Amino acid sequence: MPRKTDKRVRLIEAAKALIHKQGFNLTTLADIAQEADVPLGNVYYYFKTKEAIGIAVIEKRGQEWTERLASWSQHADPLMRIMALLQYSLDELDETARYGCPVGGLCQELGKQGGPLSDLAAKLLHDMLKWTEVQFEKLGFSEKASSHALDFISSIQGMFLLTHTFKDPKIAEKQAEHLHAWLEAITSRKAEAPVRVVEVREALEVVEDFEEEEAFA
Amino acid sequence: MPRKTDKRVRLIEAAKALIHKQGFNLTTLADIAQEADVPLGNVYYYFKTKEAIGIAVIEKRGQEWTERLASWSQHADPLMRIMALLQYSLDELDETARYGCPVGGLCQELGKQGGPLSDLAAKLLHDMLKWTEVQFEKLGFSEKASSHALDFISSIQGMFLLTHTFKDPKIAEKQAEHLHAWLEAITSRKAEAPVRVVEVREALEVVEDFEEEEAFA
DNA sequence: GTCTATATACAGATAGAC
DNA sequence: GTCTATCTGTATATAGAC
Repeated sequence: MPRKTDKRVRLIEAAKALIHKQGFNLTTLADIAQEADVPLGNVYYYFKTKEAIGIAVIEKRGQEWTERLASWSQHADPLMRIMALLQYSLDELDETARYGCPVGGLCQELGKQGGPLSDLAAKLLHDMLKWTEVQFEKLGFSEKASSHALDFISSIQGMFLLTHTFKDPKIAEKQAEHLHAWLEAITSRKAEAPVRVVEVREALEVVEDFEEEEAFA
Repeated sequence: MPRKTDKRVRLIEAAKALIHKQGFNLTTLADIAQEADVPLGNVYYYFKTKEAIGIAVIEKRGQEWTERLASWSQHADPLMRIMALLQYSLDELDETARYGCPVGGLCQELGKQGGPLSDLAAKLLHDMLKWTEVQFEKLGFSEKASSHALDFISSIQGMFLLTHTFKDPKIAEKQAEHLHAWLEAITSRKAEAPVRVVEVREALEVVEDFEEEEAFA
C-alpha cells in the first residue's frame, strides 16, 4: 500500500542507483524521475533542487552504513567485525567492478566541488574509518589503532578503484585475501608482542557496552 | 615564439589542469577556452569534439608517465625505481589533497561511462601497474611480482582517495611511510627466503637491456 | 588560421491547471 | 498532492565573415 512518502522513497532509491552507475553530475533529474516512475515536474514537490536529492541520497547511504556497522558490532570478537566489513566489500562484486565503490565514487567526484555534498560524502568514509579504529582499539591496539584503520580502509578503497578500472572482480578477491591475511598476521603477532592476551579478553568484554550504545535503533 | 601548434598545446594544458580540478564532465569547453586564452569558436579548429580534447589530455598524461617511468628506470636498483614512484606521489601534495590523483580521478569518473575515454584512462593505470610489476620481477620476485605490484599501486590509490576526501596531506605522508617500510621489509626478507642474492645481482644486470629499450626517446 | 555570432539541444527549475 | 507545459540558462557544436 503506497503511503504519502512513497514517491519520495522511490525517488531516493532511483537516484541512489543512478548516481552509483553514472555519477552525480551525469545523472539528470529526468533520469531519476523516469527510473522512479514519477513525472519530472512532480520531483520538485519532494526536492527543491538537484543538490537536495544528492543530500538525501548520501544521507540514506549513511543511514544504511550506520545500521550495517551496528549489525556487525554484534559479533563478540572485534576481529570478526572487521572481517565482516571486508567480507561485505565482496558482496555484489559484479556491480562494484562495473561502477566502483558507491562511497568512494561519491568522495572522488564530489570532493572536488566543495559544498555540503562534499562534506556529507566525506562523512561516510569518516564514519567507516572511525568505526574500524574503534575495533582495532578493542583488539588491544592503542597508538596503532588509527594507523591500522587507515591502512585497512585505504586498502579497500584502492582495491575498489583497481577493480573498477580494470572491470575485474578477481582483483578484489585477490586483494581481499591479502587483507584477510594481514588482519590475521597483525592480530596473531599481538600474542608475541608486549600486548597481553588477557588484555584482548578485557577488550572483548568492553564490547558489550559498545553494542548497547550503537546496536540497531 | 608561438608556433602553429601553440594554441593546441595551450588548450591541452588548460584542459589537463581543469579536468584535474573539476573533473571531466563538469569542465566546459568555455572554461578550457578561457583558461587557454583562445576564443571558444576557435577550439573546434583544433578538436572536433569535447571527447577529442579528453583523449588528447589523457594521451598527454600517458606520455608524461612514459617519460617519468623511463627516467626512474635509470636507477640501477629496481627498489630505488619503485621508491622513486612512491616519492613522486608526495610531490605537489597540496594539489592532490585538493583535487585527488589525476589518474585515479580519471579512472573513477570515466570508468563508469565506457567508450574510448574509459579505456585510455584505464591504460594509464595499467602501464603503471605493469612497470611496477617488472621492477618487482627484477628484484627477484617471480610469482609474487604481479601481486606486489597490485598491492603497491592499489595502496597508493587508496592513499590518494583518503587524502583527497579528508583534504589532509598528512594522510598521504603517513601511508607513504607505511609503504616505504613495507617495501624495505619484503625486499630484505628476500635475503632469508629461497631467492638468492646472486639472482638479485643477475636481475640488476638485466636492467641494462630494459633501459636501452625504454629510456627517453 | 582566426574569431563572432548563432544554431541546437537539453539541463534545472517554475507556473499554474487539475 | 499531482502533472503538463514551459521558462531560462547554458553546453556542445556550427556557419561563415575575415
